[in-house]
Amino acid sequence: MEEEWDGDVAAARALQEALAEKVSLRDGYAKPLRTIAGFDVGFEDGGDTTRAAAVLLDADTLEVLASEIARIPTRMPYIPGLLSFRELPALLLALEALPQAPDLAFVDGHGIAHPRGLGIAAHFGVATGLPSIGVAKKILVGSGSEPHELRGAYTPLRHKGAQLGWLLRSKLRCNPLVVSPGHRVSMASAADLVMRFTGSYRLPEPTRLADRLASRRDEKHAARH
DNA sequence: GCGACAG
DNA sequence: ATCTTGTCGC
Repeated sequence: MEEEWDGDVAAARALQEALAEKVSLRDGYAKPLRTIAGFDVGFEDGGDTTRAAAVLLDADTLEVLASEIARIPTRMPYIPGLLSFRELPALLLALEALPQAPDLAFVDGHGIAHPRGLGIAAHFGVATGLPSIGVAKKILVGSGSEPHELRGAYTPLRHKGAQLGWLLRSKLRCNPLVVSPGHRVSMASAADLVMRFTGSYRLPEPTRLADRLASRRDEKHAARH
């Protein structure tokens, strides 16, 4: 029988507040960047199995250096604001499966653009010590004006008077991404770093590739051999 | 009290 | 997130 999570929401929130204090919003990643990696999570068996994907890329050529998938039984349900407790364990296993840690991690979900400043990308960064950035498709908290239509345009995401991230138009005619610093990445650098690794798709390459591995859909095609 | 609410 | 085909628009 699996160890169920205790259901203590208050305790989980308190832990987030404590961990949020360890987040660094100063650029602390290697320059120049040698490798980067994308992380995402998906579910199988109707949600019983949590599946995490990690894709390591060469920061200069975007060549895929390694792709790993880690599976573990799901321990807790999705609760807005507590996503990292549900998905981080699998993500850490996927990271360990990589031949080497990346200089910078792109995580699907929010960085500090979270009610208590600790979205999954920030939690991942503090837990591993690795520089990280959150790349989400929807806002969790805060608001901002619609960025200009042009690709690469961005506007600040604000909440309670502070800036938590950016609304980034990574692709023409597509809804903006919500980008926020995770750990060891500054607010000023976050959007630029995401655009630097974005090709012709809405999602930056690291996250886009991890997304495809984490979601089930592509093996429906890959299985054909 | 009534919504909103990453994945 | 996941269950799922075709379809409208650029």
